[in-house]
Amino acid sequence: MNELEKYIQTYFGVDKDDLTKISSFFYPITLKKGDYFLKKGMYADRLGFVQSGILREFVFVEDREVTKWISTKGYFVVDLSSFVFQQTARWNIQALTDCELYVIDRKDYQKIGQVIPRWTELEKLFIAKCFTVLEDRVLQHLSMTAEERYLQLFNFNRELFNLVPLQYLASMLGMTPETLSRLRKKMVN
Amino acid sequence: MNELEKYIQTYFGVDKDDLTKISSFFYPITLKKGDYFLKKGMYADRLGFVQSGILREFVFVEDREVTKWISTKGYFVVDLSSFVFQQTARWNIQALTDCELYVIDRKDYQKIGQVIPRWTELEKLFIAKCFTVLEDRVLQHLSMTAEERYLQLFNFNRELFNLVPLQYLASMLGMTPETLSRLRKKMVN
DNA sequence: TAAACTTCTTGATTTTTGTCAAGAGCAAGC
DNA sequence: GCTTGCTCTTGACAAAAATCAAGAAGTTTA
Repeated sequence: MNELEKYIQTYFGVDKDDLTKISSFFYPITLKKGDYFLKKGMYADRLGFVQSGILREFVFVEDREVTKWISTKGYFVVDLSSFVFQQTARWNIQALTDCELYVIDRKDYQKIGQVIPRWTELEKLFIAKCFTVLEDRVLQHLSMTAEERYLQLFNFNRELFNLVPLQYLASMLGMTPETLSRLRKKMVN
Repeated sequence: MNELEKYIQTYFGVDKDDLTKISSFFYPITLKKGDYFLKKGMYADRLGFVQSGILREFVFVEDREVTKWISTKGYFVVDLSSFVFQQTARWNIQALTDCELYVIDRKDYQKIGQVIPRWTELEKLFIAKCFTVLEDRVLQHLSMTAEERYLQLFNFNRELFNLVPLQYLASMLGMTPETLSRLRKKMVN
């Protein structure tokens, strides 16, 4: 059983037979560092599962890049609004390192519901879970200082700081690279 | 056709027969100013639709109230994580004014799927839409100053500033009441 | 109506965070 | 090995926002 199947089993509680059916829709691709999985303005016609490597979701706001999320092994990468509503993508998704992804095309994704009747329900639960994660994130910005947000991420996912250029983490945390640099220094001392 | 039915028709595209079936599950309640629709730590066993009045969703963070959202006419009020996953509620939902709500109990809500086969799909789409709204909100905090966030809300929903104590709007915008007060003064001049 | 609250504003000050500029450290490619 | 970028850090300073304290304005309650 590969990582994708493990993940789907863990989060969706699908049994082995169905797992095989689902994962057979996926196919592997690789991305080189710097490649785009999705560009803002395009249509997200596929969903990716990160087998290895790191990607970041970002957008330009007045010529400045704002990173919304960093995806590592075990994450799905997609622009949900584009994939679900067939609108143009709001986010760029770019490989920060060479990546291996398992990818499913939108038209195949829609077949899953025919294979697994409960799929729409599982999707709903998954998206609801994602919603609560974003709720927490909003709350963090409403109630925490830059320092507290940094500490929270650092304690939750320490290795990220060794894998990802700090400027992107700073942006994801809602602060400048300089501020992050100073917070890190402060914590060491 | 009442407000609830109009809303469901607009956002879910359900036809008239089904609409009547769905809305028959709802029953009206009233809340007095200050009453709680939901308290953190309880289980959200019902979903409300705001017919009139204003409610706010908030939580205490270190003895300080943090307001996540203000719900007015036409909004659903619920703690999604509690309603969907039957966990304890993460948010308090309190009436800021006397309110009229249409409410559906969780066990009745689950019957909608039997009446309308496509319901789970519609739910999924609705939650996905809510997800994108939160995505925007996170982006606002990553890329905008307090002043810009204030202006955005003010331009989007001006009347809110006449209906809701400003301290709650300040909290929802991620700033102190003093800062909001000064921004408002600055804009008038 | 007066007292008691609550809410909002204002001023003074401090803290936090951003901006700008320079340079250090490193890695990739020629 | 040497250049060329890229990333990160640091310092000086500016701007933004928070805190603290006081008081004004408006509402509710007795």
